[in-house]
Amino acid sequence: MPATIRDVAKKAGVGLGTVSRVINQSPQVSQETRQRVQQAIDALNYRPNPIARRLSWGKTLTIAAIAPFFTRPATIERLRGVELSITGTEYDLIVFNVETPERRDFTFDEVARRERVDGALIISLPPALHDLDRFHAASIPIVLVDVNHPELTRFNRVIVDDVAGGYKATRHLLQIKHRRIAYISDSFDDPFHFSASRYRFEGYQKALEEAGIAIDPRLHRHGDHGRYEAERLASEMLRLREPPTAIFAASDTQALGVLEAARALGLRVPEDLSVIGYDDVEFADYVGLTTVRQQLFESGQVGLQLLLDAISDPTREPACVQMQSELVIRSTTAPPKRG
Amino acid sequence: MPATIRDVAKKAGVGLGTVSRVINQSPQVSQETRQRVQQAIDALNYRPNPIARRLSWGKTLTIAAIAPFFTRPATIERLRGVELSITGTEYDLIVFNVETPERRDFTFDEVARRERVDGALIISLPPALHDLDRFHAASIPIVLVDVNHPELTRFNRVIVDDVAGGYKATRHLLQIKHRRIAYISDSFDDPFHFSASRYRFEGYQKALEEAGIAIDPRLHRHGDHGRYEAERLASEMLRLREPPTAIFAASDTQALGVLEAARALGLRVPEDLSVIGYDDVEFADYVGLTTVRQQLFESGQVGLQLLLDAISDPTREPACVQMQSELVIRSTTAPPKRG
DNA sequence: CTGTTAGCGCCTTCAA
DNA sequence: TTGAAGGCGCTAACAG
Repeated sequence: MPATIRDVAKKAGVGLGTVSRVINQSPQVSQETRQRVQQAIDALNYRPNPIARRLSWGKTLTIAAIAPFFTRPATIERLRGVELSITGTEYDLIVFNVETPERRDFTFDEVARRERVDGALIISLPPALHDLDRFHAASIPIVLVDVNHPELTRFNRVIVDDVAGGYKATRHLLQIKHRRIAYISDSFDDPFHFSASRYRFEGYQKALEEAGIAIDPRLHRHGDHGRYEAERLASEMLRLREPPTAIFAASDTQALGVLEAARALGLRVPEDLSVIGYDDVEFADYVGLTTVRQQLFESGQVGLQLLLDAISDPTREPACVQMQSELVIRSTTAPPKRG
Repeated sequence: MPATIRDVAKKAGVGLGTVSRVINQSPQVSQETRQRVQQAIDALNYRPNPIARRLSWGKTLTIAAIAPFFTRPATIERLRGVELSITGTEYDLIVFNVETPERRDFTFDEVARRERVDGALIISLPPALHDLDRFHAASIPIVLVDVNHPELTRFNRVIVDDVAGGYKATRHLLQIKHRRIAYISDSFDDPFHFSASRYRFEGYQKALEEAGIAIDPRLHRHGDHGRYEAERLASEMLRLREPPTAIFAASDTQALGVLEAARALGLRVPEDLSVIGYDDVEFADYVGLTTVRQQLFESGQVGLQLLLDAISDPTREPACVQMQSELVIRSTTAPPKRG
C-alpha cells in the first residue's frame, strides 16, 4: 500500500498538519521540522494522493480539450501544443474528439458540469450560446481557440485572422499578375458553423476589390470538406469558357483536390494554373504547395496558458490573443502564361 | 453550489445511504423509495461528484494513453479508436505524447504511480523492463498496443503481425514478377527500439527465400524515419549498376520519399519502378500508393476493451489479440517492364 | 428494506 | 511554530 500522510507524520514524529504544510510549501514550518518531515517523505517514497487532494481543495486539477476531427492535421498540431504545455503543471488533460454535432452537444453537456474539470479549451468548434451559458453557470472558465465569432468578446480567445490570411493568399496571386482568381472552400453552412472559410473568403474579396477586380460568382464554389469534392468543384470551374488562372483553396486538403483536377485535365501547375492552399500541413511541403501557414502548435500553447491564468484568477478580464499567419511560397504558384 | 447527496436525501426525506443505493443501482431499494429519490435527484439536477466517488471507491476512474508522435497519422488513428470507445464509460482518458526517450521515461514515471490512473494503454512504445516492473509493483494493469516483443506474454497485448505484413507486400511484388526487390525502413536501432521495421524485414526475407531469391544486402537500407532520408536512400539504390525494379518501404511516409527519388531520376512509376508502402494513411490514397493497411482504429478500441477488462477483473489472464493487415493495391505497383 | 456511522486522504481552521 | 479536529462528497458496513 502506498504511504499516506499519516504514515509520514508518524515516522517523522509530527502531526498531520505539519506534513501537509511541508507538502504545500507553507513558510510557517521550522527549518528543522521541515527537514525531518522531508526525510520521512523520502524514506517512505510518499506522494500525496491526487484525488484526496482534489476533493479537499474542491478542484479537479483537470482540464478538458474539446476538438473536432482528430483526423485533421491542423487539429492535432494544436493539441500537441496543449499537451506539451500542460506537462509539468499539476493538471491532467482529458481530450474529447468531436466528429458529429451530436457528439459535440453530448461532450459540452458532459464537460460543463461542475466538479468535472476546472476549465475547458474549445478548439475550432463554435459553441452555441446555451453551451457558453452553461459553462458560465457552472463557473468553468473556457478558452476558445480558433473560434472567430466577433460577439464572443466576453471569453478568452486565441484567434487567427482568417480574413488577413485569405487576403495574403489572394494578394500573392494578384502580385504575380493573376486576374481571374477562384476560391474553393467548405460550405458556408456546415453543421458545425465553422467560420474560417467565410472569413478567408472575405479576405479574398477584399484583395480583389482593392485591385479593382469585380467578384465573379462563377469563380467561387463551395461544398463538403474533402479532396474529392474540391476536385469536382475545381474541375467544373476549369471547364468554364473563361477559366481561372489561379485557385485559392481554403485548406491544403482541398488544394490537393484542385491539383488532382488540374492533372486530370492535362493542365500543368504552375504554368497553366496556380494553386494556393491553407494550413501548411505536412504533405503541403511534399507536393510543393504554396500555402498560408498558421501558428497551430503555438495556438495550443497560448490557449492553455490563458486557461490556466483564468483558473488561477477568476476575476481576470477575458483576454484575446491573435496569432499571425504567414505566406509560404513554394512551387504551385507562378505568373500566368499570358499575364 | 451543486447539490450534494445530502440535499437529495433531505428533499426525498430519506437517509444518505438510500440515495447512494439508488445512484449505484443497488437492487435492495423499494420501488417506491427509489422513485421518490429519483424525483429529488431530477428536481435538484443532482450529479454525484466524481472526485468524491473516486476517493471513496479507491479508484481513479481514469486511464492513460501513452503514445509516441502525435504527428504520425497511424498513432492518431489508434487514439481515435481509444477515445471513441471510452465514451459512455465512466472513465476519463488522459493522453501523453512522447516524442523523445526522455519524455517517455518521464511519462512512465509519472503514470506508474499509484492513485494516478487505474490502467495504462501503451501504444507503439516498447517499455523497458523496469518500467513494466514498476507498473506491476503499483498493480496498474497495462495493455501494450503495437508492441511486438515476444517475451511480453505476461501482459495484455494487441499486436499486428508485421512479419506477415512484410511478407504480403513482398509476395505481391513477386507475384507480378519482380525479382530485384529492395527494402527501405527506419533504422533498426532507433532510441525507442521500435520493432516494426525489423519484423517487416523478416517478412520480406521470408517471401524472397520462398521464391528462391537470395537476399542482396545492397537492396536493403535504413536510416532515420522521414521522407527525405528515404528519398536519399532510394536514390542511392536506384543508381546501382543493377537497380531494383521494386521498392518496399516500411511506411507510407518513406514510400513518398521513394516516389520523389524516382521522379527526380526520371523514372516512371509503376512502369520503371514499383513502390509499395505500409499503413495506408490518408495521403496514400491520394498518390495512389499500393500499401499494407492495418486496423489502426480497431486496435485502439480493442486495446481499451482489454484494459477495462483487466481493471474490472485483476485476476484475468493476460490476453493477446492479433490484428490483421491487408494489402491495398493501387497504382504504384505493376509488373516490371522486362519481366 | 432503510438510516446511521465510520472512514477514503488530505487541507484548513482553531487552539495551544 | 505545531497538534488536533472538522469537513470535502461519497461509499460501505452495520444496525434496526
